[in-house]
Amino acid sequence: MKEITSQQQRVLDCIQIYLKKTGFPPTRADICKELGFKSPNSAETHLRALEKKGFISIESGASRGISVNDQNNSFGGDEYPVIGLVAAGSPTLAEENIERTINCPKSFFESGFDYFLKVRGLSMKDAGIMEDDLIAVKKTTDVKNGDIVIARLDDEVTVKFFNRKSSNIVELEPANEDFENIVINLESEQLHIEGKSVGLLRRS
Amino acid sequence: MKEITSQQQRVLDCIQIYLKKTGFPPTRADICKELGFKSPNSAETHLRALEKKGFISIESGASRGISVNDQNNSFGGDEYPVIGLVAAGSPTLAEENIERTINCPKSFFESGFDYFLKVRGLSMKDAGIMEDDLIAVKKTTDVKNGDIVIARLDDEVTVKFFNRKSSNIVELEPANEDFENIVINLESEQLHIEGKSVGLLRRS
DNA sequence: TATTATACTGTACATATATTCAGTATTTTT
DNA sequence: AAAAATACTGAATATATGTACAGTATAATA
Repeated sequence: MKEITSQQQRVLDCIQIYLKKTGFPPTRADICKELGFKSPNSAETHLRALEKKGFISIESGASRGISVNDQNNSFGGDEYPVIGLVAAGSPTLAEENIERTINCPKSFFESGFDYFLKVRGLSMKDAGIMEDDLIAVKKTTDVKNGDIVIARLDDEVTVKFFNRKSSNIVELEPANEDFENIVINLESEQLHIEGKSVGLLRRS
Repeated sequence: MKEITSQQQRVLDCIQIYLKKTGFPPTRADICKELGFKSPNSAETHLRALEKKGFISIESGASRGISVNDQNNSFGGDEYPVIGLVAAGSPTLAEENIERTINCPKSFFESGFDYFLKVRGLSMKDAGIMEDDLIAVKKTTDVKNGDIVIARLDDEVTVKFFNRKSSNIVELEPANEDFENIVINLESEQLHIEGKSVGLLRRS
């Protein structure tokens, strides 16, 4: 993504504000009116520059055929799947069972995320994660000690604090006195990190 | 809002899907193409019916000038304020200090909500409410026993479980052993219910 | 029973709109 | 120093698009 000029930023802002106000994109003339340009070609050239730099897309020939590209679009959202999790049992992420989807802005959780995981059980209650909460999960294997990770051990999916003790030993720590740490020797057992928690959503 | 017919629902769905896919509303011809109509007037009459029933708005003369009215728009969002709360101290909702805003779909929390409240302290930790969590607050005085309420006592704002003991006695109960119940005699003390929690958002 | 709403096809047309071409001027990059 | 990008005005035009008019038919309502 190339650098945006201040005038191009004004045009981009104008498009987003117009979209939010009316529900549909502006015409070249609308942009001129908003920003004080006297020729529709002023808007046109700015639009083409914004398109070239990747900030917007323009559908050729279509009136008002402007769309703001996702990464620049603080408005608008996407459908994210909600995946169920049973604390101890068969369902794994492999047989991803999408209960439903939730419409949510892309940038809702800081580093982006891939899906919601519905929590079963209270093993993380002292971390403020309760039954039926939805954890925003980012798919990654890049996890640090202290991260809340979604891990798969055999066919069981679990949410725990991640703690690497040594190159071969990983501990998965619950946030509840009633549960025990899970110690995994990577030489003898398989541990698959599905991702990590980047947020939480509760609807009561 | 009058009843919608199945064909009109198809047209409304078509508009929303088109909007999501392209970022701008469809033309009459686009709707015809999607739904198999052979005359643009088929789309036109459906649009006018949807407008009359309040599901959409149409900007006269403007191409693609269709906007889906908010209450029917599961997509799109709004800016909601985030208000800071100090567990014990001066800031009240009266001097509403908006830290920032969050863009979030209107229907994100079931019964609708008015603002986010940033939590200070751990008095509700056993209810899964941690420091810096954002509580989705719906402004209402209609609260039941067991609801998590945002209450104002003198100049202090607090988040607690609501429990009406008798017509004059209300208890505000924390979810943390280290905190004590707050017993309020409505005859001698003033209790103002700002609203209740309808959800929670955590970004980590 | 008459009227209104729904649900279409098909044609026509004024205008809303994208887009091209011709200029001018300043700034930035090569 | 030349070329390219930025930042405009102004006019012209093909076409994309809303919208009105003329029909046909069925179901719901008064």
